[in-house]
Amino acid sequence: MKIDLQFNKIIIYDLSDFNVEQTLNCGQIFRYTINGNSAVVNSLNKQAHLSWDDDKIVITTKDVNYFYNFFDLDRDYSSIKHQLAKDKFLKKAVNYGYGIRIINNDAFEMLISFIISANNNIARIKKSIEYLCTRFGNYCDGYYAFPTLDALKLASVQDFRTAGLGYRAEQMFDTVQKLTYNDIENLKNMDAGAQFKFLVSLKGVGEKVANCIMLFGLGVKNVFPVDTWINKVYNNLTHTNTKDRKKITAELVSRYGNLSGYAQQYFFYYYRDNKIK
DNA sequence: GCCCAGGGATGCG
DNA sequence: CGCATCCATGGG
Repeated sequence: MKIDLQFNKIIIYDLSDFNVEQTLNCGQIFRYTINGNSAVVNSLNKQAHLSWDDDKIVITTKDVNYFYNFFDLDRDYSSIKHQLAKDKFLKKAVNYGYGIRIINNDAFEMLISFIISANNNIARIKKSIEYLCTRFGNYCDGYYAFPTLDALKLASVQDFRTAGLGYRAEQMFDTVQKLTYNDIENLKNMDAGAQFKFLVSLKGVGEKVANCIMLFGLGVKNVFPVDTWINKVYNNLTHTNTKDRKKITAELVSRYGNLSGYAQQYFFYYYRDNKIK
């Protein structure tokens, strides 16, 4: 990928492996807005402005290094896509979502965000997170940062209900109260098995949510989060009718190995975007 | 009014 | 273990 790095800009000239709308709309990130051919993306206390046309993407930000890693710009997606396109379930999906990149987001932000995501829809998830940011996040020159753990520890169950978390409010309160900064740092140095075990010990975190946190917040790629949509599509593709997500997850991870996380995103984006059940 | 949303916790056998 | 049921809430 041809990339030009400047002090406050990243310019990408080869768009065959990067489409901003696909990357933002594939369900891996909740703090962004798209407006025509431009977008604003937030992560922690950082922000990037993106704009694009037919032959380049321009990312403008004070945190060039952070967003270079955030958009996974060092990785060769053409070889990943080449591998996955051999799979009959993914051939069309990879072609359709050719410009998806897996975002490297912050582990704590993903933990909080995906607890909210459980049995919820993306519009509501975005609203709740936005509320938490404006209510508990630091103001940073035109926008609000994602709340720190200390800031969220000041939130009551009622505050989380006001944020629209519904029955997840108690789970969120419990997890936020128990969690420490050390927990989050330790998480980054654990192997995947230990990460999973720790994450599912938190209230509001089950197998699917843990896998999302690992994929989008910890860079673990041999996970395949299975939500209701993937459950449905899986049943149709394999002519089965199971609700056993543990079984589906195990089967798909064994099918796609270390490319599972990528496979899952092409899968999710293609079938959901086209409402193919 | 009904169904669904990037599911998880709980209880029961 | 596996399985069923319940859980807030807003949008379609």
